[in-house]
Amino acid sequence: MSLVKHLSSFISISKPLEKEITAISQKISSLKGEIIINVDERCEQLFFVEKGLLRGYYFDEDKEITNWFSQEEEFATCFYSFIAKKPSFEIIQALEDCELIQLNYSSLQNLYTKFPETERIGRLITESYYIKLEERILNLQFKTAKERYQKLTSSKPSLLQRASLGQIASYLGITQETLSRIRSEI
Amino acid sequence: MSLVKHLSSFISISKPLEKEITAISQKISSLKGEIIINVDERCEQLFFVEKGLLRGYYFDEDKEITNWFSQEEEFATCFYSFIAKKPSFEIIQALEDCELIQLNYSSLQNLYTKFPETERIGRLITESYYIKLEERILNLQFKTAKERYQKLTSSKPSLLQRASLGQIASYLGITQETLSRIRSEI
DNA sequence: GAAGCTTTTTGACAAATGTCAAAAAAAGAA
DNA sequence: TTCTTTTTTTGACATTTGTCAAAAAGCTTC
Repeated sequence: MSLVKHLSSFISISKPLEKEITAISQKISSLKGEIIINVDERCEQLFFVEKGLLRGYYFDEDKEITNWFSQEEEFATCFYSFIAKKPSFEIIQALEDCELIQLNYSSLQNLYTKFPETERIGRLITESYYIKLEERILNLQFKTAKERYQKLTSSKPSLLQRASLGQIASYLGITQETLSRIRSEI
Repeated sequence: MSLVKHLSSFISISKPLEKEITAISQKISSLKGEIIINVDERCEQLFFVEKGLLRGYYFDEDKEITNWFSQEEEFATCFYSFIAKKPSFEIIQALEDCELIQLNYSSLQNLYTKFPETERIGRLITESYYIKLEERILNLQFKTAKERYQKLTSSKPSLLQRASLGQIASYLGITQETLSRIRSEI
């Protein structure tokens, strides 16, 4: 689904706005495995995944920890870096060949100013992502490894085929050995 | 600090807007221990803590789990309930005598429409709260109980005096016995 | 299809954290 | 104060999950 179409599910998009969004956004393709944003770079792009799968991860003492996945019709960015204009602690990698739409930080800010109605979209989208994070916290707080895995199984079943065991395990906050054992006993 | 003053750190607030905000917001007081929003109620209020401390918590099989604390100059609401207009799974309780400013969901939506510049404030605030949640996830994902406690000690030292051990423990995703042991060995 | 990677599984054991119960300490109420 | 209730600490033990190492399985690439 295109970005404009996705956005129009939040608020109706006028023709001039649609034109502007198209004008300031770039389509890019990434190959499987490609690093799109590296650690210590400032992430100045907001990505919208048209096709494919991205993940954000970081290193904690040589251990790779996956922080998020973004699949079709989801946004992706190093949120902290993007918003706070600081170097990113995380790395964005394409886990599949991807078609992405890229929006630059400054063009997005200009868009907000030029088309104030987009502020609302920005707010609504941020709110919806906030709710997702909150749910993840509830899981990490007191659910067992197995429960967290089962929850993921039902909420994002396709992810289990598309990301590796190790990536999924660290996303759930467990080791891959533990996840492997959980999976074998179900 | 007043709400208007707090908001003006995000964006300059015009006189008419200030008036409007004052008009639609109500000051309320809550006594220590008071339940402000109960489970299964729809939470239609956004609170701004002028003085005191609130917590949001929920029950997971008879176990009380604290989900967040909000202290001076922070907002509080049952986010999911407020945004999705669904019954709340969490309970808001005053942990101290509080002075709160209360904004109704529908007046807030009207405010967004009447003063479009407030959309930006809404977005910026949501973004900043998103970043905080993200940081919490990083801690819950792979930090040990001790590391999480130490992080809280440095980021919100006053909380340790103001909330009970059990409340802090569940917020960190550990049992109070474990937290008690961590605390005694430091 | 063999050789060389990478990912997943398995095993043995260690460490962290949870559970349950009871004692001690602190806070509140009468 | 004294009594009562709540919170915190401590102990013994169970459970979950992690760690390290090696084997097995699955992919690539020539």
